[in-house]
Amino acid sequence: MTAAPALRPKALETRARILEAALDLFRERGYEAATMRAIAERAGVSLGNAYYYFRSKEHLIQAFYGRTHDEHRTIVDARLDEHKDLKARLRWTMRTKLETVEPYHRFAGLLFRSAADPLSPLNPFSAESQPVRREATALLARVVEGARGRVPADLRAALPNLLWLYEMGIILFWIHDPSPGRRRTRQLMERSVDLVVKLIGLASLPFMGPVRRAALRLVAELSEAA
Amino acid sequence: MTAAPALRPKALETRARILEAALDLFRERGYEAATMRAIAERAGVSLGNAYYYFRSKEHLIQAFYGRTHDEHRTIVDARLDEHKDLKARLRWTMRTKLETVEPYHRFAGLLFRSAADPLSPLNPFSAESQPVRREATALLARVVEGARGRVPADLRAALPNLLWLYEMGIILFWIHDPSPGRRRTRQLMERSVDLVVKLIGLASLPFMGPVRRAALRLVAELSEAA
DNA sequence: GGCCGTAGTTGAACGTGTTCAAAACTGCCG
DNA sequence: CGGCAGTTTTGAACACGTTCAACTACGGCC
Repeated sequence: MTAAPALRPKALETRARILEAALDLFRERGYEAATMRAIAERAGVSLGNAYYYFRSKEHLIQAFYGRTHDEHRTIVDARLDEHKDLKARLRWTMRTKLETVEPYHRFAGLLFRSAADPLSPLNPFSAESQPVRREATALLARVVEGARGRVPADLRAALPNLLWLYEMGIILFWIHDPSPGRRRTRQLMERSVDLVVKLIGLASLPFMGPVRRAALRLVAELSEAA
Repeated sequence: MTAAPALRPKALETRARILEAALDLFRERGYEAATMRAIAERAGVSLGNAYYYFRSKEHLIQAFYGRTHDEHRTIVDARLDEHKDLKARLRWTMRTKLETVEPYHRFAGLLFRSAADPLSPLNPFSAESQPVRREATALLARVVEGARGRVPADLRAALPNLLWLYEMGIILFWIHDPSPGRRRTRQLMERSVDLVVKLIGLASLPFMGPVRRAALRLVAELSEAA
């Protein structure tokens, strides 16, 4: 992922030290203030060395994506099956997601600054993001699979990707949210989970077939293009 | 808009020269290659002087937003009322939008790089973007107003904002679209306009009242927060 | 006309992300 | 042990966006 052709143990440790220093500084000072020079210094390493392990500052952040996702997955899986219907499962997933990323809110705004840049590795649709994206949709697939209630097969198949987009949307709001403790985001999340589940119910009605298929075809094209 | 307390004629001309040079360079070389130094040089002006008129490179781009919007509005208005139903009006609007921005595709990717950055003036939700955003939704309001067919009042009122979000989505896709002449975007646009109008029809059905209101309330909160 | 304050303009300087040629280190083969 | 090919590390250098103290040119007032 980071062009790593079998690093020696010592190199691995250096790499880890740099990543750790970066995450610390991101958390403490935000994205801009965490300069590559500061990161290198805290890691006890030269500037150029940081670039030996991470092609750019943004690649360093790619590692952050992976880190928080892993953390999230662990927490979700631990108690996912205590929740039976889709609404409860989705709510549990989204709630823990917000808790997982919360410590990084200060720097997340600038972290995600490149989210819309097609050339940036940070773009959620970019090749570099693919592994994390795959895992995230896999998690959402599990959320859907285990839920009771019947959903048409075509919609069910597309749901992980759709829910991932929904998750991205919530995160986008979270980034912008200036309210204390991100109260508004949590509120928005609770209500929108409700609505999303309601819409899934609606789209599952028999006479919705044609519109649903048209919508799904469009979505399929979209994700194929990315 | 650009903190301009009554510029003298000569100053106005300098400002215009800088903006013109910037737009030229953006078109010719893309965003990154159009350095502030190059812009200043082409405008026959010192580097510092460019910053006297535009607080930052991104503010320079804000002017681009305004420029293309004005152009778009003129084209749309010229023939908007030849189209009677909502689908035709919306399609006409979106089609001309894509044509208007097409010359800038090369640099648009990096132009919109900060679209997701809450602190950037380029963020469509930012205070700096408000004037353009207002005008854009006003245009979409005209698109909706003049259309025949009945749409519930609550939905009708929210439609300009919703359609603006839809437009942003299409633009986002356009930015990423590597297909020749942005063929895929045009295709996506045609189909999604269809779907959007269908969905508006669906949401207008009597028994959709509760869900529609829940959805609109959510959207209202969203835009209030921004 | 001469002066003064403001509008307009300059370019050197700063800190940033990033690159690169060269140095230092490491493990291995003779 | 001696050298050699890799891997790892270094820090100077580059171009960029941005800032700022200093300079110049203009327009109104006495």
